[in-house]
Amino acid sequence: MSTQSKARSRKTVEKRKVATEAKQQPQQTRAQDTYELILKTTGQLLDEVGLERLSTNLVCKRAGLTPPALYRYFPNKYAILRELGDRLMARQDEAVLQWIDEGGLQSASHEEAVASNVRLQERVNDITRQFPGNIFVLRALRAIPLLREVRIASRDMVAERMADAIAATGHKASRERLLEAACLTTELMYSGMEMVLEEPSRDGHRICVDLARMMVTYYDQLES
Amino acid sequence: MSTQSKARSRKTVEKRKVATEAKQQPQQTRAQDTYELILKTTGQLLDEVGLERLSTNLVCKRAGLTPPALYRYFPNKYAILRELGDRLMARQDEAVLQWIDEGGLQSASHEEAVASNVRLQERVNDITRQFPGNIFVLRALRAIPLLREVRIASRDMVAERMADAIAATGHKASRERLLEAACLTTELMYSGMEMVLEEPSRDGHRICVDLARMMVTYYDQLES
DNA sequence: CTTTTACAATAGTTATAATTATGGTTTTGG
DNA sequence: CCAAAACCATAATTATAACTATTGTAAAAG
Repeated sequence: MSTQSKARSRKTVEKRKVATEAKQQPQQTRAQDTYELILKTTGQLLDEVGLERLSTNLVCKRAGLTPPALYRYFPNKYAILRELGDRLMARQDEAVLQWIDEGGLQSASHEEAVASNVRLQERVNDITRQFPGNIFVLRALRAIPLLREVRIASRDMVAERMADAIAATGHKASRERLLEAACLTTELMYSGMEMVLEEPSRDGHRICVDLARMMVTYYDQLES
Repeated sequence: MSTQSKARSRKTVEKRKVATEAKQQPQQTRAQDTYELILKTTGQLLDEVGLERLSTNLVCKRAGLTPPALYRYFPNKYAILRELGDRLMARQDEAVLQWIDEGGLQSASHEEAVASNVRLQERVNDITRQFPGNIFVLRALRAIPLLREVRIASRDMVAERMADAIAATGHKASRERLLEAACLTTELMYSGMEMVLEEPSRDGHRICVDLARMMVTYYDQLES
């Protein structure tokens, strides 16, 4: 078979199909365990070998599964990463929305607003630390196009809610302007989080406080 | 050969050697052309197929070279990416340091300081746009451990210079505090840049202005 | 208890990326 | 212009990741 394996010539760079939709949802409890095991093992392996050297075969070997068992639920490794990314973003979103609903944006004083914002940031940081591999999931959310969409969608949704909530406090800026601003600050919050998680030698609390001050002041001064 | 190919069993996950040191510097002009061609082709391919699907074979094919020609200068694809990352960071650093030297941090008024900062950001953005593939290089600088080091080193160096320059203006905060602050703002500047470059649909200028205001105000209010 | 569906393993195939031994060609220094 | 060094191509090998056809087993429905 190796004789004609070189005979194929392609004119241009082909796209490989990359559909990350889950093939099938596990229905029995045994299967649900397998599904969760795949996700957990992937997270652990991310911490050990990183994004580049992660492969479905490696996940199978470590999880004590065989490829077909994995491929029943995930069509490729990006599908696993996507599920991890979805879950992480969902948990973060939930925390932010809950914070908004609990009046996180309705502080009386400047100092109280800063403190409230710091609490939110540290809450989100904690959530991210909870599951192994999440630091690498964050990287994947930036580096892999399919996961970028998840990240952007999540960020924009959160920003919209924030803009609504700030508008409801009677802020002078237009809704459109508030949305831009919320988008930017949300992005900066993510950046700060990555800095805190990726560089544990730095003073994470200090970073959160500084960021919070910056953002609160920014909204205070926001016009038009 | 396929009979015993499965007979090997590894106890643990092995590390592959990943030394990105350039094997040899090109000495003749023809070789320098080849070296540059590899870098340029890699940049173009990054724009076309992305980080994940980039391979040395693909670079060779597109550049009209053969693998040994590439492997003379680069031991693997990370070495190419690292060179691209080094160059990008070096150009960005140069722009920032030049801005500092030209008094970018010594503005008289708040508004002038903001305008000056905006000019810097847009300068850096332009530099990054100049070479194909740089958006993906930025992603690689976050996602690939070896390139992370380059990014962090560059950021910390720039932050030190900024801290020095701000201290020289007679800022009340301690040198240590200024360094922390410079580190954070530099990181945020990078984030803003990535946002501008990755999402062209957004108003890049607005993002730069908002970021500049945030940062200038932040330094104005920085204490202890 | 039997049938049906869901589940997972055996044992591979295929595709592609990484890498190199060898030998010929161009350039440069003497 | 000749020898030595630098350079690059031919033509592969090796390694590994992605993926699956088939078959057997466990669980749920009846």
